[in-house]
Amino acid sequence: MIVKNWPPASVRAVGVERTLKAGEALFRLGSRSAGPYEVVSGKVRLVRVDSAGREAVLYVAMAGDALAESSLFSPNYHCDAIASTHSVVRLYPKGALLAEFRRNPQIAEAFMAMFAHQVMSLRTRLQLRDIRSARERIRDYLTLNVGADGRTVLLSGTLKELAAYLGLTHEALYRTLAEMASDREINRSGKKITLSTRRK
Amino acid sequence: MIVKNWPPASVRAVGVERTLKAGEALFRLGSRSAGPYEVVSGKVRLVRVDSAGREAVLYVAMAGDALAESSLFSPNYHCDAIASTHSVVRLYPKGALLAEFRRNPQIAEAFMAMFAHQVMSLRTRLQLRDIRSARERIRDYLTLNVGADGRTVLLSGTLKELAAYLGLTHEALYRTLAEMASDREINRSGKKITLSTRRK
DNA sequence: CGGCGTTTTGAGAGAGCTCAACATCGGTGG
DNA sequence: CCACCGATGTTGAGCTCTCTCAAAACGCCG
Repeated sequence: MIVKNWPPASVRAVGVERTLKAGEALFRLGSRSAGPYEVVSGKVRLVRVDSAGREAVLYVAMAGDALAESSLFSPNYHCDAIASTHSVVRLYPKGALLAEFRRNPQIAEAFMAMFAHQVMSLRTRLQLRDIRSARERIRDYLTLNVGADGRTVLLSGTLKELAAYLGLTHEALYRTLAEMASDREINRSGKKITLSTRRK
Repeated sequence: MIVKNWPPASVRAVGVERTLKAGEALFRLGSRSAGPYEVVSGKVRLVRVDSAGREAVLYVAMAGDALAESSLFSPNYHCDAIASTHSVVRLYPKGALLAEFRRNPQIAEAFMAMFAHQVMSLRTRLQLRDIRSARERIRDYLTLNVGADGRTVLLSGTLKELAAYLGLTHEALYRTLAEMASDREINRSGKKITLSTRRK
């Protein structure tokens, strides 16, 4: 979801698919790392378990997401990966990837660019979460995502998805959008939101 | 703060320092990108401004943080960078960096590894923010940061810093830690927190 | 037409935020 | 050596805002 076209075509070929039943482990903490994966379908969670048996979630990878990218540079995995539902994953063997990088610096650069973009977008998202007020948070999100005209935002997914992205309940999002509209701060028409140019 | 030893020694040499007064812009949206920066001292914020003049913060870089990493792969900057206080920054010209990558694939790999780790740690942090309850959030943080023995966490900074990292007010953090201690869920002694092995 | 997921609005409760006071600790200078 | 100072750490009380639970309207697809 974060980044599309993850593997360039030239490396996609080396991918190896594997099927997981719900609850099945893809790898465990400490096991030798084969390389990063891509979730083709289903849902895989990365977790760490403490000595009291409590499970803390690091990340939930959905269809299209990459997972364990940094296993490229590490001899073993540093957490457990467990399929939450019946899932299909694709392994990109790290040897093949690294060899490809050395052979073709362009590919390496493209990968680095992808990581750099992910870092930026994650930092931006985190910054958003530091804003307590729902209204401010939504306002900032809109400002950050305006199109070329500087005041129109085109929503890509559903509002529920946006709510999850923003870290709000969907109810809070609906309500706040409604308020902002009735205050003339924004204008809604379908999947398009336009910010009012008049300042507060 | 996120990652130390950012530039490998061999590229640190090419850095160029610059001083900024409070409020001074380092670069503007659309201006030609020279390369990524490191904040040596002070505080620089990356912001985007909408047509109504509202400023939304993408990221706040403190001393030691890198900023505009992805300018390496982009012809121009995609936001404004403004010094919040009197600051010193160091520019790493992108031409020099990219050349170094091609000359020395090891350096390129090290950079990629650093990005990959940042992505992981940011995703983990974001996942933490999805947990509403302060107590659960703290519990997860502790579980994710236990030392080799699987049940002891050594706090690196102040509790206030931890509160900011977790997205809680420091009061909420103090109180919840106190509660957890009185419930015998954790044990505190100075900068060390030990999780109780007994499960809930 | 019938079902399922999204969107929307209502009402209530609780968790964390805010404001405030005080304790504690480390450093600094007289 | 002690008084002072600032920052961190701690606890109290009240309040707001968002979450939670609920129900209904809407839109889409078979």
